[in-house]
Amino acid sequence: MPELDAIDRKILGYLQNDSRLTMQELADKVGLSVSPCHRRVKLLEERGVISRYIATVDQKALGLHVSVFISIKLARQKEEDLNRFARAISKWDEVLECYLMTGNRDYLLRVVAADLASYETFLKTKLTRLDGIASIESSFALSQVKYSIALPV
Amino acid sequence: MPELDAIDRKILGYLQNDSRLTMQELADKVGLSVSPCHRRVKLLEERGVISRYIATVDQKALGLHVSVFISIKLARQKEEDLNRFARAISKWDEVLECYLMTGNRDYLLRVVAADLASYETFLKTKLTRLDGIASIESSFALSQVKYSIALPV
DNA sequence: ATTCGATTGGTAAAATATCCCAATATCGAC
DNA sequence: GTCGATATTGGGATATTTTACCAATCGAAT
Repeated sequence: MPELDAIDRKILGYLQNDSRLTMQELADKVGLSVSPCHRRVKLLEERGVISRYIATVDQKALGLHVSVFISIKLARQKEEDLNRFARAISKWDEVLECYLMTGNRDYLLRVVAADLASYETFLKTKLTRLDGIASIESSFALSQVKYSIALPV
Repeated sequence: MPELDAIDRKILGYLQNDSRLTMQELADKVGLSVSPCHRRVKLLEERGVISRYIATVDQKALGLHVSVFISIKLARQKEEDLNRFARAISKWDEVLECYLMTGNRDYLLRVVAADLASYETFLKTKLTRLDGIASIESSFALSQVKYSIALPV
């Protein structure tokens, strides 16, 4: 796995903020001509450094006014239990993020919903129906102060 | 603000997962021809429903092995204090997400770093130097079970 | 200096986005 | 139902952009 040089990191920095830049614009920004810039981008894609290209959608425009962080403890923490939980979580579109945590909770989830009623539906029909959950604690977000997908390069 | 119909939502669903689909491919998937599909996409962009197009980068490939959730309480919660905190946070690339929360903490942050040492540097040179912070509590993520940018449509 | 390997830059062809206009569908009023 | 007005669709021409090829350049080791 070859290292990322300064130009690669510049490319990643720009594409993380706007993937619709043309190769010409990107090349200008990083100080290359189109050809080598293009090859570098393709290489970054092939190596999996760039994993995908996506559109980001405004949460409010979709009417998703509720963001919730959920702390979860499992009854048991054997690998099999963790895997079963991970598989279930992964299927649900409402769950945007899930982390296995250190400390006194096992998982931290970020979930979005249209309103409190639909969040309650998510809890009742999905999350609380999972086996092996010892406790669930919801914390609500009043507002999103910052949300970025761009990793520091 | 016109409502999003079923086709709009389909478009958003596909573009949230792969914005490199050609108009032809996208049009086929949603059951339109290229022209109306293209116009709908442009409209979604103009209305701000689609906010941006970005490349997602592999966190491991960048050597960012540490993900931390930080709970923060401020000494005071006047609007001015909140704004000052928000402004500071927004400048720092290490902070990917920040939410104003209900309950007994004020903010929840998600921060990434290369390793524990650089996380410590972030804490010492940035976060703890802010005025008006009453308490900071870090929880570390052992692994990312799910991470999605795609909102449910 | 010279050679080898890797990276670069220009160019041309292919793929794609974008715009215009006619045709079609949708909705409300009668 | 029928008509008319409005919004939406589809096809085709044009402009942009991506992509592949090849010669030129750069860098390092000898």
